Amino acid sequence: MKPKIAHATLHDVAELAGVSHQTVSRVINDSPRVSENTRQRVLEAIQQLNYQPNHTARALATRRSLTLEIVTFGVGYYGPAQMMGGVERAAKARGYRLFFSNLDRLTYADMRETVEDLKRQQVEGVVLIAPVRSVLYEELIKERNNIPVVQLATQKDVTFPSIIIDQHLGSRLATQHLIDTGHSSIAAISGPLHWNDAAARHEGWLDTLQDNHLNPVNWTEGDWSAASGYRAAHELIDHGAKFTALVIANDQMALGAILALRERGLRIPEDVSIVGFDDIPEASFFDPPLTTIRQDFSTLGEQSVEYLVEIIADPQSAAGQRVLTPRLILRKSHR
Amino acid sequence: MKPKIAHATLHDVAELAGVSHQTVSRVINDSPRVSENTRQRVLEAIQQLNYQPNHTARALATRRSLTLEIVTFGVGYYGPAQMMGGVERAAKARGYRLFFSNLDRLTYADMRETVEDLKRQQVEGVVLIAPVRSVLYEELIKERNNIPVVQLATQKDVTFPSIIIDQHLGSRLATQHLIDTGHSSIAAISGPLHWNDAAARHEGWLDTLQDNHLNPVNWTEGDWSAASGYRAAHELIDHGAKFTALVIANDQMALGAILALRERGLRIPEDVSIVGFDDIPEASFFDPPLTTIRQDFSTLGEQSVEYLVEIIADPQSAAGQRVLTPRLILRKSHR
DNA sequence: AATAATCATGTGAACGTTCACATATAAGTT
DNA sequence: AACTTATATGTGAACGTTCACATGATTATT
Repeated sequence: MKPKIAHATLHDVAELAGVSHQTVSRVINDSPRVSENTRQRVLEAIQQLNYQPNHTARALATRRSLTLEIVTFGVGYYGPAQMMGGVERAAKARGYRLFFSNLDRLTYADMRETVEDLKRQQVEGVVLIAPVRSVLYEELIKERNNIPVVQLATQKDVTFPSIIIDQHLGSRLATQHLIDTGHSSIAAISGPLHWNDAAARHEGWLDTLQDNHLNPVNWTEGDWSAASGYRAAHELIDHGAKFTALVIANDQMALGAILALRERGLRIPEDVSIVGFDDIPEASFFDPPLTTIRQDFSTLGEQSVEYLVEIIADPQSAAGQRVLTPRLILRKSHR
Repeated sequence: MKPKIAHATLHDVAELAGVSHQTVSRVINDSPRVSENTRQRVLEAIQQLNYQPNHTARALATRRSLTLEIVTFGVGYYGPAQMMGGVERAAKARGYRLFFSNLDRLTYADMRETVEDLKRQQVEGVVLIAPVRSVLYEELIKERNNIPVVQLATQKDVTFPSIIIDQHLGSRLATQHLIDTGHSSIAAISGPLHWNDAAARHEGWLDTLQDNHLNPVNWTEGDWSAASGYRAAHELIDHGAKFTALVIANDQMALGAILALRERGLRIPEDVSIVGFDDIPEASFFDPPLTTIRQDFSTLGEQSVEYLVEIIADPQSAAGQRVLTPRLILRKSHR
C-alpha cells in the first residue's frame, strides 16, 4: 500500500495529512507546539509515504551540517586505523556524520586539495590525524575558514587544540625499566624521525640514558615496517654495536628485529632484551611475547571528537593540548 | 586586503564583479558562454572575496551530492582497513567525497540506524563491506531507497552487484600446493565460519582434500586473532590430531599457531608445514617467513568504486558479481 | 538591407528545509 | 464581559545554488 514516490517531501506529507508544511516540520523536530491529534495524523502520513527528511536541505536552512571530517595520513598504519575507529564511534554517538579523507603522500598538491575541499564542505569540525612533521598542516589550519580543528598525534606542547599520547614518557618508561633491570648498553631502532611520535620516542630514549649517565650506544632509523626493523637490527650488528637491550619504536619493527637477531645467533631475552611500542594484538604472540608500551589510540580518537564538540559549542573553549599516558606492558622479551 | 566575509556567496561575487549571479555560476562551472573579459573580472572577485562554492546548496539544486558512503564492519581488521584505503583513493580520484560509517556489532539496532541514515543522507552510492553472513544486509539493500550498493567480501555467486576475492580458489591453491609437495595429513584452523571468507576458505580446503581422496584430518575454528590461532593449535594437538601441514585462515592466527607449535616442540617447516592467508606486511618476518595466499584488498576497494560509478551512470549496468584472484606466495614455512 | 542565427548576459523560479512572523482559537484573569 | 495570555496552526521569505527561459547585442546568411 506504500505509494512509491521517489522522495516524499515535507509538502507531500503536509498535503496528505491536511496540514501546513510547517506543522510537519514541527512534528519531525519534536516541537511541543502541536496537538496530539494532528501529530498522530502527520506521523501516519510520514509512515505511509516513507518520508525521510532531506539532510541537505536542512543543512542549507539551518547552516549546520551535523558533519565532521576526519583527515588522516596513512590508514594503512595501525595507529591511524585505530584512531579512526574511535573517531567514528564517538561521532556517531554524538549524532554527527563523518567525512573520511586520507592523504597517502604529504605533497603540496594533495594538501592544497584537502584544504580547498574543507572550505567547500560545510563541515562543522575537523579531526586531523597529523602524525608527521609538516608545515602543510599549519597551512591547513590557517586557511580552514574558521572551522574548528583538533589535531591528533602532533608535536608536544603545541598551543592549538590537540591531543597526544606522551611518547617521551612512554620511551622513558621503556628505557628506565631496562636500566632498572640491570642493562647499561641500550641501543635503539627509531621510527622515521619526521614522524612526531618517532621523534618523541627517540628523545625519550636519549634523555633517559643521559639522566642515568649512560652513553647512547647506537641506533638506526627504520620506517615502521617489519622489513625495516629487520634491516636495522642487522645493520646495528654489522656496525659493531654492542648492546644487551634494544628499544624499538613499534611492534612491527620489533618483529623484524627479532628475526634478524635470531639469524645472528642471539637469543631473546637471554642475550638481548627487547621492548617495543604500541601493543598491537599480535604482540603477545611474538616469539617471545613482546614487552611493549601500550598506546590507547582508540580512546585518543574518541576524545578528539569530545574536544571538537566542545569547541563547536563554545569556540572560546579551544585551549591547548591534552595528553594521554601510555603504559608499560611486561611480557617475555626482556630480563 | 582580503575582506573577511564569513562566507562569500555567489551574489557577493556578482555584485563586486558587476555581473549577475548566473554569470558567476557560469564561470565557476566552466561554461563557454562567457566572454574572456568578464570571466577575468569574475575570477578576480572570487579571489578577492575568497569565495568557495557551497556544496550543500549545489547538492540541493542539482540533486547530486557527489558523495559516496562506505559502510564497513570492523575497521580494526586488516582486510577492511585496506579496502577502505582503496575506496577512498578511488572515490577522491573520481571527484566523490566519502562518508564513513563503521559497524562494530551486527545488531538489529545498529543496522537499522545505518539504513535510516542512508536514506536521509542524499548519498549517490554505497560501498558495503559485508564480510559477515547476516540477513541484516539484505534488509539494508532492500530498504535503501534505490541507492546503488556494491557489496564487498560477500558470498560467492550472489546476484547483486558485488566484488569478491575467490577464497575458495585461494584455499585450493594453498591445499593443493601442500599435497603436491608430499603432504597427506593436512589439518586446518578456520576463521569464524559466519564470515564469508572464512567459510569459503574452509570449503576450499575440504573440497581439495576430497578431490585428492584425502581425509580431512582435523580442524578448529578461530576468530582471526593471533590469540585464537595459538589456542587452536594447542587444541588440535591436545585432541590428538596428527598432521604434517596446517592451513590457517589468516596470517595473524598463523602467528599464534607458530608459537603454540614451537611450545609443543614442533619445528616449522621440518615437522609441520604452514600456509596462511592475506600476506600482511609482517608475514615475511615471521619465524619462519610465512607462505601465504596474498589478497589484494586495496584493489578490491578501488574496483568497488569503479563499479559503483558505472551503476550510477547507468543503473541498467548493475550486473552481478565480479571476482578477483588471490595468489600463492611461497616463503619458508612449508616444505 | 533584412532576416536569421549565434553569443553574452540577465531574470525569476526551483531544490526541501527552517525561521520569523502572523493569525485564529481556546483558556485564564480581573 | 472585556482583556490578557497561552496554544495550535499557517504564511512567506530565507539558505546558496542551478535550471529554464527571456533578452539584447553581435555576427552570419541570403
